[in-house]
Amino acid sequence: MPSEGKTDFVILGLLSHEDLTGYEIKKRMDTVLSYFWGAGYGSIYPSLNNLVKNENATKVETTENGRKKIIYSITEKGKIYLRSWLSVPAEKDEIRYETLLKLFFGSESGKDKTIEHINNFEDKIREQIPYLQNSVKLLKKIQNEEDAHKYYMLTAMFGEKVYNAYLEWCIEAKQLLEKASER
Amino acid sequence: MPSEGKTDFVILGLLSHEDLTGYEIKKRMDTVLSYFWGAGYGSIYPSLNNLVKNENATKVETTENGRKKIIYSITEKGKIYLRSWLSVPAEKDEIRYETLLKLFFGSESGKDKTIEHINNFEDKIREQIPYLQNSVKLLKKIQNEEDAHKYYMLTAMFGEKVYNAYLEWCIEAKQLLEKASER
DNA sequence: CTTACCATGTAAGGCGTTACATGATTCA
DNA sequence: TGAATCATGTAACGCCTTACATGGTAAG
Repeated sequence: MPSEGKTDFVILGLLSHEDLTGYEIKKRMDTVLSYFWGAGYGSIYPSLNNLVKNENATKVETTENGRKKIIYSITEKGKIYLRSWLSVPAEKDEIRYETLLKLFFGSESGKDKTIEHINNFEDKIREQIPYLQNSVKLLKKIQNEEDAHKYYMLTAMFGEKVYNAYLEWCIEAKQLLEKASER
Repeated sequence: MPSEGKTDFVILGLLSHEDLTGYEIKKRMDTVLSYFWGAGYGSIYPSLNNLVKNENATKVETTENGRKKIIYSITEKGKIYLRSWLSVPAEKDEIRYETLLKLFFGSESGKDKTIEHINNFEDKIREQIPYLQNSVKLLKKIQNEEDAHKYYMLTAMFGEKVYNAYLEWCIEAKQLLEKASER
């Protein structure tokens, strides 16, 4: 009954594909999940403990060339728990774009500042796109090797498409601002 | 110094355009801001009190045909505070799409369930699109009447473009899933 | 030798969501 | 008369973010 938070499920989802350490989970968050989810160590480690306490995961401490690791695995109970969540419709899809907020109130700060915000946004997006494109390309190739790849690809395709839409918008928005100030 | 939270700034931004009651602010959140921001009464009213306490806004209680209202206005200090935030680059643009999460782990729940999630997502998007298109159309017409309209339009264009990208992805994703299971 | 990366965690505080509570007016 | 909408708020709880704390290894 406890913990309506999604972090538990995200981690359980990752563990359903492979055993991982907390550190590796964080890396997944920052790469493959980054364009639609995120979590820091401050959420991950407590959640991992919670998962073990509730027997949704087990942990094994190992030592790999002098470096100690704690490797987590999903249990049968955890799989059932994960599937029960997966079978329920998503309740909340939300965007919190500070950039858009700052744009919305752009008349208070002026054209130049607004363009600065757009450029900022654009730079971040452009950084991500090559990574997404590579993912899609790679996953397309291997989509039939393992069922899971197909689903990863779906989300990568989402990221690619949306980020490209962002870019198009950046261009149009800047044109519009420049044109309006020409008059 | 207190309250790094963005809610204060969103409200201040809304108040920079027009005087509003808490109830009206909530409506703005649920309509024009809905595709990139959100806040409930539980955030709005406390924030409004905070704003008044810090002299970033003032309140006037009125009675309109027996119904009492509290109308909030931005102060000079509030405008400066707002502009100072507006002039700083956005730190955080984030998406939290539960739908995408459920897709990512789709191999655990199967094709049909995944398509259900996509349809769900698609329905919500389709509902919003006409509203966004109307906004863009209307704002294009009146963009020169007031400076602020131009900026509203920019964000509405963003919403329209992104939502259309979502839709395209929904179609493609479903095709891909169906095709893969045909073999 | 020092920087980057691997690796694990805790604690406090902040913020937001949810549920609860109340009451008037308008429209069908 | 009942539903929808207008209107304002509080309280608790939960979650996440941030900052802090520590230490080993690999590579240049």
